[in-house]
Amino acid sequence: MENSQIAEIFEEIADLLELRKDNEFRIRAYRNVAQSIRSLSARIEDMVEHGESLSQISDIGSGTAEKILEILERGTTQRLEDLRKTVPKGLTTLMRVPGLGAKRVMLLNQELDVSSLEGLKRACEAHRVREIEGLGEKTEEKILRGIATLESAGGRVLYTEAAEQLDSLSAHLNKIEEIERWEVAGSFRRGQETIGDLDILIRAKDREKTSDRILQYRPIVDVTSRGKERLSVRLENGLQVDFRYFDPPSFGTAWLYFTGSKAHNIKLRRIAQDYGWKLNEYGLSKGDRRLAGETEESVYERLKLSWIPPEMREDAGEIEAAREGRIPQLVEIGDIRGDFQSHTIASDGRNSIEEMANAARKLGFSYLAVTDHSKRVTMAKGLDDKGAKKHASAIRELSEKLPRFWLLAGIEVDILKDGRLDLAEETLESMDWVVASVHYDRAMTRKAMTERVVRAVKSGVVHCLGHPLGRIIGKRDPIAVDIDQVVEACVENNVWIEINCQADRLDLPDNYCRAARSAGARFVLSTDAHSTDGLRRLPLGVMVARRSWLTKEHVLNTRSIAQLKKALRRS
DNA sequence: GCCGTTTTCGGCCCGACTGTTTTCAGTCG
Repeated sequence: MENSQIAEIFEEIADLLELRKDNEFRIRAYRNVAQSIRSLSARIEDMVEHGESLSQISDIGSGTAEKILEILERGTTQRLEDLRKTVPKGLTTLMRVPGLGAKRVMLLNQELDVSSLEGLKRACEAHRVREIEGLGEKTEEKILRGIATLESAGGRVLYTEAAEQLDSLSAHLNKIEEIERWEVAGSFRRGQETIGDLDILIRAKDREKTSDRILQYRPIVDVTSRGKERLSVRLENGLQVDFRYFDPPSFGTAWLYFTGSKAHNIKLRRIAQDYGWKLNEYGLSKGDRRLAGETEESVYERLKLSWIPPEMREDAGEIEAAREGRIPQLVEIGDIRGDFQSHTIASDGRNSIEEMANAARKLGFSYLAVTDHSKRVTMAKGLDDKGAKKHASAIRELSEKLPRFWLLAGIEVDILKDGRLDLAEETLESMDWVVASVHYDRAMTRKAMTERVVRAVKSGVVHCLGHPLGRIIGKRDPIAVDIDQVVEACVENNVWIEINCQADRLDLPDNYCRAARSAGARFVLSTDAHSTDGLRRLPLGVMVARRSWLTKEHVLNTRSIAQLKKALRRS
């Protein structure tokens, strides 16, 4: 069972308790448990298997630890089952409608006997909601909009989609003279793989005028709220954007506060409290006296912490690291010199070797690995031994003509069902760069899949394990594999682990990368480009790397050609 | 229900906005 599934169970318990008007701190404790499990870098099931104690995880006490064991064994916990019996089915779904919390859901259920999205929609359309005391016409409309949002977007969008929206929005913001400064915060700034909404901080001469000008932005379809401090809108693609106004003295604390994560903020607040101070979005203060607030750095410094890069702010040990001066020098896009997976018209790519090489050089790369598919991947016209060798020759021939640039003759070889590789050992040995990936037969037991991948890693001819989990965000679940064992095999056999930069892959994901890093793993960033455009994706991988606490040393793409040749020398 | 350099009890983040109400509850981040 995956951490996210376990987290959902605790989230549901919290929802049910809230509907029952249970103790608010107990409810919060359950939500903290869910959050804590989600941000964990290790798999809970593996931890239990390895005999590690669960109560060492923050927010998880002995009671919760017991429930987790029960969940792993039975797939559920008695606590949840008992609670479900006391609350009408479907009410937890209603709580996900924006604008509805436990109290209103309960009220709607009691007054109108509503317990499904469909039923709630009908009640709104029949104007029965406005008849309830405390609710009105506007609430009814808001609920209908909320249901529509829930049904269409379902919440989060890929990072790249948010980035596109922000690009276009920033052009609009930059034209507004009243705006003196604006910055993006939230999960976008932390580089999360999916984004729930965009948070934008604004310093402006005239807030009213600025809001008016912002609302001229054409893609805005709905204004959720508008006040002196905040303007919330929804764009036509469903993305919510929150604009918040701040003045210079508090801009730093506001940026910190709205960048989050929530868990990181709470911990900072506790530290401030320990000093007898107060930290909120308006500043760090002692009584009426202001201690810091203009910049993020000033706040961290006052709390005796070094500045923490936004990508690390998840309360995953970064605060302790900052206190001890152990914040790593994270890898940056400027450190990256090349790319380790790309495809051409030889298999399923759209451009020739030459076009890919030229595009890579234009982007400033020093090297590019051309790694077309092997024969098993028939729908991509994968290469057999003969084809692969011929392709390698063509790659090398072109490479020799290119000054100060190396085209690595490579292959993305398929890991077959039994863990053997799809091409002859001799063919693979002749390659400069071999990426091995699972594409087919994904439905296997965890044990069999682990053995399969580990066997490939141990083959002695593989340089890199490609997209290790094989997930597509929001579309395809990861393969069932013991990633700890796979990482261990990679470390022992000097196999690099890929961070695939495709926007909906980002695989290996950051939480697993962080654990793999601790286990001694080394990584490569790969665009997995199937066209010249795809080569532009490396920043996405850098984002994942930074969220995984990786430095230049951990990432092979930071090496020069000479260093790379040395690192790849076959023994 | 969790947590502890205020440690086994007594706290637990808190301010903005909306809608509905006439002083505030509910929701959100």
